[in-house]
Amino acid sequence: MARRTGTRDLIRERATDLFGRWGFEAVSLDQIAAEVGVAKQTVLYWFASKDDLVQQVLARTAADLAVVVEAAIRTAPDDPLDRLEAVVKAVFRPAVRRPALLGLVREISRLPAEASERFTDTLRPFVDRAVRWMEMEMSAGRLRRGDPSLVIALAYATVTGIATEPEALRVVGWNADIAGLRRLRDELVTFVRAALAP
Amino acid sequence: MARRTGTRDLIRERATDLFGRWGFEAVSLDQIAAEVGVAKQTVLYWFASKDDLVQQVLARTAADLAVVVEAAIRTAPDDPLDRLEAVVKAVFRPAVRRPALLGLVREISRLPAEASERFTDTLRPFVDRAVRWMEMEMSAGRLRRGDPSLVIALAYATVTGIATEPEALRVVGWNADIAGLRRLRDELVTFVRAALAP
DNA sequence: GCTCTTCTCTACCATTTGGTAGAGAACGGT
DNA sequence: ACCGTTCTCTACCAAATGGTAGAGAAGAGC
Repeated sequence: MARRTGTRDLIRERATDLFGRWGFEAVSLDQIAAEVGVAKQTVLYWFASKDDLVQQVLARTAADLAVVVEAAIRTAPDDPLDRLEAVVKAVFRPAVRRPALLGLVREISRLPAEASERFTDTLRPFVDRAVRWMEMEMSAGRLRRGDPSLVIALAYATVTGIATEPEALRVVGWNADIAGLRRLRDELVTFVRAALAP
Repeated sequence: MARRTGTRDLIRERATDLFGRWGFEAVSLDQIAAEVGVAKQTVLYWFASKDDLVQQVLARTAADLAVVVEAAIRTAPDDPLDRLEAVVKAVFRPAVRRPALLGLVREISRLPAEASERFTDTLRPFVDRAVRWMEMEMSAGRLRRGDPSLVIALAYATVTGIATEPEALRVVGWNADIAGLRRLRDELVTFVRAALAP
């Protein structure tokens, strides 16, 4: 019988949503199995352990994010501010389509250092590239001078902050739905443009 | 014998840090008790249940945060951009000194709606005040026009993002030491000023 | 000293957790 | 028809979870 990887994918996808919504610790294998419609032991057949499942969910998420960023960079316009806007929007897009992904990001700091580093290592090449690019544009006078690392750190902190505090942000009448994420994304774009214009 | 509330406070404080670091679900009563140095049942003597403890931890955190914001508003200078800078710095400081407090906030979305609303209700008056103030300054042409709610949401998300993800920010070569925090805070202030100048 | 309240403990419990053992069903290849 | 691999199941298990029962220590007030 051919390997029916459909079950495996289904488990990973459902687990991604559950982990994002409730957190790794709060979701049991029984819950995941019930959600998929199989027995718990089927989950443990496809994934060696819960930790293994967590790791694979994160790896897939990081890989997907890397693909999105890569595509955005490749097709982005040349003007620095337009380019920044395109990348910011690209990073937001998967989150807008599937808010549970934002919940996953918030879980990363709760993992053993080794596991969280595996996630950030996936992003490091992009960060390094972005820093070099910004330094170049700043030297050319096409972006306001500043420390590229700090600018990127701020942007990253902002995105993860949004991911981390959807309920708290509700206090300002903001909703973590599609429209709300879109509005916040546009405001962030406006901020970045105003702050980095030369 | 007088009520020895010291134990109660100690349990609440230690639980605050543990919940903030690992999440409500991930921390057991045994862990909390071990951290405090008492038996698990002592925790259950002071707090009716784990849910009760969670609720009290959140209530105290919301109250403390309200005090900080109140003080910052009262002593801030009058010029809009200076005022924003002062408040951002004031909120930034305790948030960074005790990240667990903000880790707590990230747990709110995982609580029953009733419990999370009790938290945000504490902050709502301040947010409403800030929104009205920004609208006034925008009308007076002393701040760039925009949606005050979104600006506040963005700033709040950024500050909490910094406090909750210091390890992840290392991906851009940033360090969570005093100097690093100061640099990031100053970059944030620069951002806010540039983005909101009329 | 006695007693009441306040406080912390040991002992225990039902449930749930992640995980194992191994039987048996469902196909493809021959 | 048969076999071997792939896949999912029932039946368990040890450990940890939140929580209960109730004994006993330790002041405060008399």
